[in-house]
Amino acid sequence: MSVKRQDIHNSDIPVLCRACEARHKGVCGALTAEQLIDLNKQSVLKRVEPGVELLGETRQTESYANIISGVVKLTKMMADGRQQIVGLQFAPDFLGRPFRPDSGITADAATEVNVCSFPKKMLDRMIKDTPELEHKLLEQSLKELDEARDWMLTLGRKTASEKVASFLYLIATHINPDAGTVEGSMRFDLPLTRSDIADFLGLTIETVSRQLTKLRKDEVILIHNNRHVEVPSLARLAECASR
Amino acid sequence: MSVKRQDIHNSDIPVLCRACEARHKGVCGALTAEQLIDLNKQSVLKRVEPGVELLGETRQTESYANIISGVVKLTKMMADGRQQIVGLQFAPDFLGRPFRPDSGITADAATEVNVCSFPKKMLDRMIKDTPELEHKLLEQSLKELDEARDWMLTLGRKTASEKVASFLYLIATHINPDAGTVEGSMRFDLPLTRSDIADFLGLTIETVSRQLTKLRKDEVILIHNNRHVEVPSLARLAECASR
DNA sequence: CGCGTGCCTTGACTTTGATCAAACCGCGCG
DNA sequence: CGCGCGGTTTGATCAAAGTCAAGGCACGCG
Repeated sequence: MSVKRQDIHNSDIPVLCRACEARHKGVCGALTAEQLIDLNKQSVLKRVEPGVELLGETRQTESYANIISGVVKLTKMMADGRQQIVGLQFAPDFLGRPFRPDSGITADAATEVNVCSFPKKMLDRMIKDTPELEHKLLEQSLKELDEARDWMLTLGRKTASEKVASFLYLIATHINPDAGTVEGSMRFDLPLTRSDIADFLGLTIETVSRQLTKLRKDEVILIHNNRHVEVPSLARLAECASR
Repeated sequence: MSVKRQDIHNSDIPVLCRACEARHKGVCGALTAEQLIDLNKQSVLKRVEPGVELLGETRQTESYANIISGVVKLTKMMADGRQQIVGLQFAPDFLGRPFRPDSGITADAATEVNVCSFPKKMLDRMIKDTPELEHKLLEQSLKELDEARDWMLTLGRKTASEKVASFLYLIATHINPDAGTVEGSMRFDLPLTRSDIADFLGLTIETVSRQLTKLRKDEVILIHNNRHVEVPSLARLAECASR
């Protein structure tokens, strides 16, 4: 089974696209074994360094991708440089915009990211004779729509400290599907810089920093090394996120 | 062809659900003639007064609806009463959430609204043997997703006056698909109260009011009777919306 | 080792928009 | 007609977040 490798910084992780299907419940889950094999032949595994653009203005809109690991940020930008992160995507999310060529959004790697990418045309063709695929895509978009609207409430109506707590809560509940389910303490690495967090929350880096230290002083979180976060009580954090 | 009538304030507009299909390009456009007839039999036409809840906490989540006329606001609310409008819907938008029972959103009529409503189960069944329907739903969700993300940029990164201008621009471009295409002046009635506008923009009514009078003084808009808006130059308004 | 660089924090001050309070305006009604 | 009412405007003051500026800290490199 042939799998091309086009790793951006010449890594060589031996993963088939089938892996996306096997390990996650991504969009490819709807495909038959045969279709998967076809898709695999066209698939390219990429390792992407933080900050590199995956989709959008400059890079190919000619392909879709499944996120295998890492965090991807979807960004919108105004002419004068102001920007807003309009969504975060985690494995096993699907990356790309069906039907429309582009929607003014760029997708960049926030952390190191591994994606399995394949030609847009190929999946578009498969959609036609596999309705189940379209169903998966619909579920994915509805999920993203729910998340976007949740975040609109955060952006429009929460205070700076509620925003920061909401962000931490979002990361805590998305990055480690299993590790944190215990009612006790949970840990994770921040996938975003302060500047990214500010762009996600509609704040400045200074405000983000101040609110983080406030949460630290209130013992809602602990931060080591500027990246590693410990949350003694997720419930406590959730409280801070909405009052 | 039987059509039940269940008009909330006993109006009696004689419209079939087919009308939704004939007059608009809504989700029903994907159905065959036979399916449409079946759907018509189950359809109910409703006229809804401003402020009445169409979907959400208290009313039936057991039905979907197509908007025939009017403006519907999608609202999210926090425990302490703060609320945010996370989307506006116009004819011929589809109203309802496939697959998931509910997502913490309520849909209320902003203006007087006419909808054609039908049982959730019925459409869910039709989805199974009409992939084209699912395709329409996917397109609708992607459109809503694009709009939600556009609005996130507005909420997170624009100033109060840019927000108000963005709102007026959005209404101007959505409410009158034809009337305003001339490069000259265009008019419309505000479908939202100041309080709604504030909830849509993440502001207070006072700030909305002040920014509206500012836009009036700058001759970007004219307002008569507190509702009727005149925009001499849409391009000028668009400028105000992003700087 | 010392230095430069990038990222983060902290402090002093300013600005934007929120809050509080009063007045206004159109409208329906006794 | 006067009155009350909801929605809106306007003004005075306040607070939250932004801006500007300095300093800290970790890390890599000569």
